[in-house]
Amino acid sequence: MKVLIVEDDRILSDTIKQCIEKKYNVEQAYDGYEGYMFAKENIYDVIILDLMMPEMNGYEVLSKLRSNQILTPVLILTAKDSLSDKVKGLNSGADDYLVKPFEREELLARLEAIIRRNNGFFLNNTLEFKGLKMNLQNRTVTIDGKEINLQGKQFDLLEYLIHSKDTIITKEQIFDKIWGFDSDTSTNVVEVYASSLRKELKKYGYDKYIKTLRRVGYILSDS
Amino acid sequence: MKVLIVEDDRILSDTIKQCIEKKYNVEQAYDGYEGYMFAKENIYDVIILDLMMPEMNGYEVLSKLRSNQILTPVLILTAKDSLSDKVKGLNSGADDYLVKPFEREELLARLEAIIRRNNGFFLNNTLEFKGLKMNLQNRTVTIDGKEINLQGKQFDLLEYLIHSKDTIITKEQIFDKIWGFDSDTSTNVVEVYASSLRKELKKYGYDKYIKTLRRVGYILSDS
DNA sequence: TAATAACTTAAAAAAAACTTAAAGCAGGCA
DNA sequence: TGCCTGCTTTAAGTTTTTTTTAAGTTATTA
Repeated sequence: MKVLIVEDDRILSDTIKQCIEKKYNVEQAYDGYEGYMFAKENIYDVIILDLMMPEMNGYEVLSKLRSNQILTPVLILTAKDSLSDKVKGLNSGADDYLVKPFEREELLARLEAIIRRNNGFFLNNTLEFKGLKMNLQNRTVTIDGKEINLQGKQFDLLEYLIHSKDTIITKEQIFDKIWGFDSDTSTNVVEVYASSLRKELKKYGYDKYIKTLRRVGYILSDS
Repeated sequence: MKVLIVEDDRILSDTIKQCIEKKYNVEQAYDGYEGYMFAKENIYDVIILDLMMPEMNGYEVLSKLRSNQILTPVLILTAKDSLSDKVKGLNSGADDYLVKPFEREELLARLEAIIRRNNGFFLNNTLEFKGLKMNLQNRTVTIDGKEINLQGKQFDLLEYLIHSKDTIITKEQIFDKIWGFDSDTSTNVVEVYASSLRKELKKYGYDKYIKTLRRVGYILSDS
């Protein structure tokens, strides 16, 4: 297991290294630019990324990685614990968030969680539900091999549903996840997209798996 | 002209890069395994290969490449200048040898010599896609034998597309590859070149193979 | 059945991608 | 040097596609 620490404070970087070097093979980068260059090689299992750095900040590194199709899980590290930073980080594709200062145990726990969660999800990069396959890389969907076309937010919604299949998700959760909690769009869009997604899936008889739980939310389940 | 530097000492690697990046398009790998993977999957004009590396040493990389019919010229780089090492390197199929530390001038001279020497022998310098042939050596393109004219960046773009055919490449990947990730040009140039390349290829009915994946990127595919 | 929640639809707005043409720039040559 | 040539970049306008809004319809439940 290889971990890359991208942190400009060398003392903190070394501290983190000491925390985790028993269990992981650690490499260090000391600014955003260097971090990006290392991470681009795509050989790490997790990247621990500080937000505040000279040259290129954490957000920039992260969004640059994601737009270059490098999907290595990222644990964001920051001194700020304001909600907006959290959202910003998660929106740019981070997997988890840790606020400085933090406990050794918590760091280790989060790392393990990320690795566990991403095993088989991020790495193979596809989601499946009863013969319906979503390729997250190229955002295509097939049902029994036949390609179906879902536009941006339709795709996002289906992804979220499959990702949390058999558990109830509220409209607010969907909204926060796809539109961002600070979006000023009306939550009616969730219904609009639920509707259009069902309409599309109906052609293949898959609309029936998306159930509405009145006053609660939605659930995707195969019963 | 593309050069791959396979060197585990990052500082030295960057120094070499600085020496030659005026004249060559440089990529870096930081261990033998990675170097081998890069060399196997990409097309370089020369590989600069360090002998002493973790994971897989230079000899192993070289002989593995040669036994996989990858005949890219290799310039071996090493701190040792014992004769036996030289012989060993040249026996495993290296084209030249350079002893650390070395002068910038010498490095450049050797690179040029290798490239000159290999001009014409080098088999790995064409790309093909459905009857369209790209000669990377003299940067010409033919479709069913008929020559078509592509200017610099148009050529680069088509090369990258064919080179990654059937896989999606994002606009950012194209931008980073052709313009360099630190270029301050706007990414709209990618669209401009996609447009002009399609326009050129349209004369031969080849524009339809370049598909746009909205919010994702482009893909070259024959379906 | 009244009230509320969810659904559907289509038009308007916004965003993304495409195209074009002019301006910029560098290398070659008189 | 200064002009020409040809490629590259910029920027504005156009087209295409997606997203949002908003109003009307349908379904559910107390």
